[in-house]
Amino acid sequence: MDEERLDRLNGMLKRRGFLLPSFEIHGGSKGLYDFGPVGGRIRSKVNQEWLNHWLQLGNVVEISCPTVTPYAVLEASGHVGEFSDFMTQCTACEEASRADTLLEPYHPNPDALKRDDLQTVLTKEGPACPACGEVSWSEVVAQNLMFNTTIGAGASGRPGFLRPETAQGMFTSFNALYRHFRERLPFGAMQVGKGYRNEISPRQGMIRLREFNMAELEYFIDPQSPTNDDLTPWDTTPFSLVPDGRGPVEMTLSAACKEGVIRHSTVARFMGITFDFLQAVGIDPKRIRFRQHEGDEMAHYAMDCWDAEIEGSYGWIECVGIAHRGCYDLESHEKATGKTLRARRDFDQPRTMIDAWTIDGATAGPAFKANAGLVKAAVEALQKETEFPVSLTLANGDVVEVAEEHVKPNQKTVKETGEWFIPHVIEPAFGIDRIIWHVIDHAYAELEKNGETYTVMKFMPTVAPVDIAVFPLYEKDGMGKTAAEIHHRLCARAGTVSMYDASGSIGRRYARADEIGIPQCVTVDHQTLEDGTVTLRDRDSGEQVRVPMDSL
RNA sequence: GCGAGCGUAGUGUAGUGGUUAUCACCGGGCGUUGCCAACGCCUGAACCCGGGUUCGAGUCCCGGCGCUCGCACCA
Repeated sequence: MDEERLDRLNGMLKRRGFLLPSFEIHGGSKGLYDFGPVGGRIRSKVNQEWLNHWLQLGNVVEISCPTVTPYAVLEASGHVGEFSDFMTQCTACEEASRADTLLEPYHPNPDALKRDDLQTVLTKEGPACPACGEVSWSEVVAQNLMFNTTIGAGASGRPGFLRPETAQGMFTSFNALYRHFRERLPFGAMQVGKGYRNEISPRQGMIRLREFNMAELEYFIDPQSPTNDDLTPWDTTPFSLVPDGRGPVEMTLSAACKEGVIRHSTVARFMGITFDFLQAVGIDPKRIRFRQHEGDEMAHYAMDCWDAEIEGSYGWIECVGIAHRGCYDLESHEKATGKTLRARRDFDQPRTMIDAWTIDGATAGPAFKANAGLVKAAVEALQKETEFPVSLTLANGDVVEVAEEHVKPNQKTVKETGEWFIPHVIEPAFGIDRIIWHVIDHAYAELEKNGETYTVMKFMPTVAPVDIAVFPLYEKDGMGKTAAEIHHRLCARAGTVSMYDASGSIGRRYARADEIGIPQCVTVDHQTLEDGTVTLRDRDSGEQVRVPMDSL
């Protein structure tokens, strides 16, 4: 890791308005970052590129749910119970400590203990307060890592949280999504938005934040349907995989699926799409790897989980999680609400049930009289291979002899056209801030020009914060006016951001444009006034071509 | 959360109790030049916050906030 490079990069990001500590004039606030005048557009372009990639699936919609979420929703999802640390407070000095940390000397794995067990061990062992040495602890309480809030005022206010992930909104909207997709699986819903986690210790710049941008897709599937995920687009691309319990390997997604390294082909396909997306926003493909969660690391719900990790200035960082969550989430919300969150699976053909035998009423009725009904039930329970006569014990204890003449073959069709089931879900979840960090990290190039360091952000056009810069060679003789006209014409085009810059020498302006990664610069010069052509300069090659200004 | 270090213009910095806080890059204006951070003149901009010690605090002490690193945490 090159810490000096990281320092120079961070300085540049602040100086140029990519990333800024939030609320700095009030002293700042840990774990909160602004995307500045340059960074803001990178963020929205990365979000858009993400949406575009998943929309290619053809059966995915974008939705947007509130960040303010009622207590009950996150209780049902398991976040209230699981997403917390157990804290206790020293009654002498009011120092708060984590109960499991205090008990580490006394228990092999205090982290795994439930609240009551922690309380028991704490009371029994009585560790001294690390701050003041007293042994006097308050009751152990769960300290949730979610931000609390109250929805509504006064007595009518109900407890809620800022969401720790966007996923729950997709689950609670399941029935509307199911209708929208004409009741056909598979389909997906996705959203990009903010998530909140009240981290104990946010660190490493953009890597761990208290409010962060996330993008999640919940893709609902029928676990019994054959998968038809086409992995051939990636058959020529070896992926760096780190499977559970094994060393790193290079293999294609198809091979990894065939060998059972990746347990579900849709997970594999999403890994492929993830790889494509990361590459499209400018992540160096050589610095992407996929690591499988080990059994004990997996979240409470997951059946298989692969993280996409990206290597950058902080080492290998988890930026994407692709989890096969089974039916956990929908089932949890069903249980909590009593509503059904299910899809219907049609059978290939209506099911036909052929009962082997039934009674022949004309002979059995007179023969068994009052027992005829019980005889019927007993006969219909018999196997088709039964030979008559046979001795049967009826439900009332009577034993009867049933002869061939009392029965006849029974064939009836019971129409069952399908069944309701809880879909399984495969969830790719992206930490957008971490991805943007690595996009910036990988784009940042320190070149040398005339013996001095020269900084260029080699952004892909898909994420470049400004698409084109327009310079008048100098601002007189109408060159400024022409350049401004070109600038406004470009800005009027949807999706295009142009920057006008006339201050300083032309070389200085190219340098400024390079530092925020503008792919192309247009310069209006004397010749423009004569023949309407301008120079178009490419950021990475430095080459200039002369083109008619109307062709831009 | 614990421990250590740090906090001075937009950025990077100098400043071991004493006047008007150093330097560079940077930003803006004018002029000159006219296609890759050119030059000249002018100009803009900082001691994280609060308390204490002192005749006097950017400097010393205490607390807070923030940053970096290590430990811990990271569904």
